[in-house]
Amino acid sequence: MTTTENRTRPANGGGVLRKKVTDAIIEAALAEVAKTGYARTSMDAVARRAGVGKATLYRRWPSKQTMLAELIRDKVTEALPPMPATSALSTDLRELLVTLRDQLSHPLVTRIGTGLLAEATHDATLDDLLQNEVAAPRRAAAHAILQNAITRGELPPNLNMEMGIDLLIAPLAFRMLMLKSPIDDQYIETLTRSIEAALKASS
Amino acid sequence: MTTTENRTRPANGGGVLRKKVTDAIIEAALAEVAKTGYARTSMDAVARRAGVGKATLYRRWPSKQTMLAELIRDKVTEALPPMPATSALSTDLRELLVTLRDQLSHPLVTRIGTGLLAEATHDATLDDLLQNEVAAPRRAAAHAILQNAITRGELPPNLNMEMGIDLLIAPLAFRMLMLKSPIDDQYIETLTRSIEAALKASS
Amino acid sequence: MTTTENRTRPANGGGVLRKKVTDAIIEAALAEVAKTGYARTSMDAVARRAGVGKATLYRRWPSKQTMLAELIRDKVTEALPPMPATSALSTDLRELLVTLRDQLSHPLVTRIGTGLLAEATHDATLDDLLQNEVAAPRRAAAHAILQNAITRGELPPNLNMEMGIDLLIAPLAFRMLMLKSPIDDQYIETLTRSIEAALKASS
Amino acid sequence: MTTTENRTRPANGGGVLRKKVTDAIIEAALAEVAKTGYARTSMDAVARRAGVGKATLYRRWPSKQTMLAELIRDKVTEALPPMPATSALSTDLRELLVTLRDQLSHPLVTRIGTGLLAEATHDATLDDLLQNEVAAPRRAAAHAILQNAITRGELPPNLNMEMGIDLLIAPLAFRMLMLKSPIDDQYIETLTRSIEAALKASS
DNA sequence: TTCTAATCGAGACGGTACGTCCCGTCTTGCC
DNA sequence: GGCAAGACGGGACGTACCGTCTCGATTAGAA
Repeated sequence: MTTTENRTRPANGGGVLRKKVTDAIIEAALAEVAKTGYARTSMDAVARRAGVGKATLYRRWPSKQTMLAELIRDKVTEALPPMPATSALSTDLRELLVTLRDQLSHPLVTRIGTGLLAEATHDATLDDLLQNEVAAPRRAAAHAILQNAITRGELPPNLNMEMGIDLLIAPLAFRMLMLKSPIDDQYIETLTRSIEAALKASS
Repeated sequence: MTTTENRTRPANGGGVLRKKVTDAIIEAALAEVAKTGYARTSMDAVARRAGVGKATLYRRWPSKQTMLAELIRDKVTEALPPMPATSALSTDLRELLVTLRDQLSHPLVTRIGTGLLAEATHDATLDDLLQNEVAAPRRAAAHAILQNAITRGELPPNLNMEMGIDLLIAPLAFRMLMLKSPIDDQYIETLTRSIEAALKASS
Repeated sequence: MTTTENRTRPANGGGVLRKKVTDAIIEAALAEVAKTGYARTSMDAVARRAGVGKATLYRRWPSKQTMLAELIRDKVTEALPPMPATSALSTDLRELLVTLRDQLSHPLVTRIGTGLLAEATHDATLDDLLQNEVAAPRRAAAHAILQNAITRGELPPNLNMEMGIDLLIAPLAFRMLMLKSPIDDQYIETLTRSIEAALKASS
Repeated sequence: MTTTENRTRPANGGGVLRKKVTDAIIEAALAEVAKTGYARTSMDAVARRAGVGKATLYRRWPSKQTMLAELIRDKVTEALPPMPATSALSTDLRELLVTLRDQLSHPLVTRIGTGLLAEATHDATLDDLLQNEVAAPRRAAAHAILQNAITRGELPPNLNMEMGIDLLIAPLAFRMLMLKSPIDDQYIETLTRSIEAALKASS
């Protein structure tokens, strides 16, 4: 809630951004992005589709990037962070992988995920947003799973945490974002076992 | 050598794309990309820097995307595919990871890697190019390593190959392209051992 | 006021072409044309001189030709048509010739008159515009003069009108547009007498 | 024969501009001009149609303008100058007008006449060529007719020559080049009588 | 006949301008 | 004040010609 935290601000003396309008814009933007993809989505088109003046967009977000970043962030966030754990490492693991796959399968991610990643190279704000609000919660979940397993004694206490997290997240994320290749249950099953073994071997 | 394979066409009595000019353009384009990144690199700027008319660019490549794609492809290709193997799984593995890290560290990759990935979402030609000429050779190298290890008896013959390859490549690629985070030798060392364990556990 | 009659559209809740900007463009275009001539005037140069984006020109006129045509048409129109008559044929005649000379001496006419004429060969719209809005009113004035003289009995009623009008207009127009040669009062004086005689001889 | 006087130069050691090639170019240029008009005729198109390299054009003429100017000049010249006179003023006059009409009706004149005129505004060389080689001979013919008539006593000796010539040439030229309107025999007949009267009235 | 030098075709080259599209800002009048 | 509409300055896109330059192949006059 960085750039638009005030869009639900109840009232402040006269001018309040109207929620109805904001929602119409968001819906239009999602539709436009789904149709055209990140780089080819134009603010003019979004405004037109929403039946809204362009200034109305820029009253809410400072740039196209920011708007689309917030969109994806909200979508990914509302898809709930794949929060922690329940019982044993292998089940925690499997659950996390399934959740990740589902979230990464969301058309919004498929459509503009890499676009945002690319843009983030030149836009520190955007990069922060993606790292802190999209990546971080998922890494936190992975971290919690590993920590619990260590506590339980299922994993060695000197586990390299960063690498462990990478092992949990990277294969799925890589395959879906880079190779755009779908992932079936069999793959997840095998991956679960392999990662478990990998982690345990991290003496 | 798809779009410009004829630029070194030795001669045919008349207009041949001149190597000198092509080289100047490539150099200018790389410089421009290094400075500005993929999406923000303009053909006008490249032409200006190369001291060349814009038409001269379009005589060689049909569009900005194509030009930049070919550039990175050539750069990545000339960095030679990290071809396979020598002795034992663990050494093969370590060697592959080191090579990958070095190639992914190339500023060109850092700068425009994700940009191309993003553009590929909307451009089948570009997508093919990246998958077939950049990804495929690396996956082939990984495949060879695994196959050799199976032959040697170091890995189970029923190993899920696709997943095995992902395990080898994804952690590094993910960390460098997505997190833009550097990778030290310690990381590689631990990763090598973990992946080896993971693969052996793939019953 | 064909293509831009709405540029003074009083208001409709939003985007209206702004008069200030339009005026700046027109001034810049006239200056540019005066400096460079019709065919060599570039939209980029006009935009630059006016401190305006190129799209702002194309929002007003669909092409360079149209813009310049409208410019000259307005200039020539505002120089008011040399409307008719007062008393006797010879004075009417002299007055018309003087007015014509002055209008044809306008630097704008000198500069781009022939350019427009040339372009009109390939552009029916432009041709119509020139014939209907520039030529026609002048021919109408000449026609009125002749008609009045016929009514008064100064000229024979079976006068070939078209030819009569040509006799009035052609020598001046030809000399100024084709030969680019100035015309002094003596020339006009002699011409007046000659044309009068010619007309009266048209039995 | 200014710019290409050497194209028939019999020989000079090896390289001579080949007449066959020159003719092919001329034919192609005329065709191209007839199809497209002056301003829209491109050297590339002429070269392509002639099956000739562009340099081959520029070996013969220094610019597009010059080439087209020479073309029209030759065409108009070969249509023979409407040289003078035979007997009485009125017959001389009629003959001149008929000749003029026929020459001005030539499609080449219709097509690029005004274009050249326009270009001449910015190109002194071209202007000279048109004035000296196209206009001058016709004015000379008109001059001869008038002079003969004066000698014969048909016209007053103090006739304003320049204006007299204009009266002979302007109406036809104006009507055909500016109004692009055809001229029938009746028009010429009336015009002949009118001009004759006008000239005689030039006290 | 052989030599030799300019012409030839083809078309690449540096440039300039075209008309289009989109960004993020600004302007106008209504609610 | 927000809002719809859309004009605005700016800048890049890819195209079309201009007149010049670069090739190797051809052509004919001179030796």
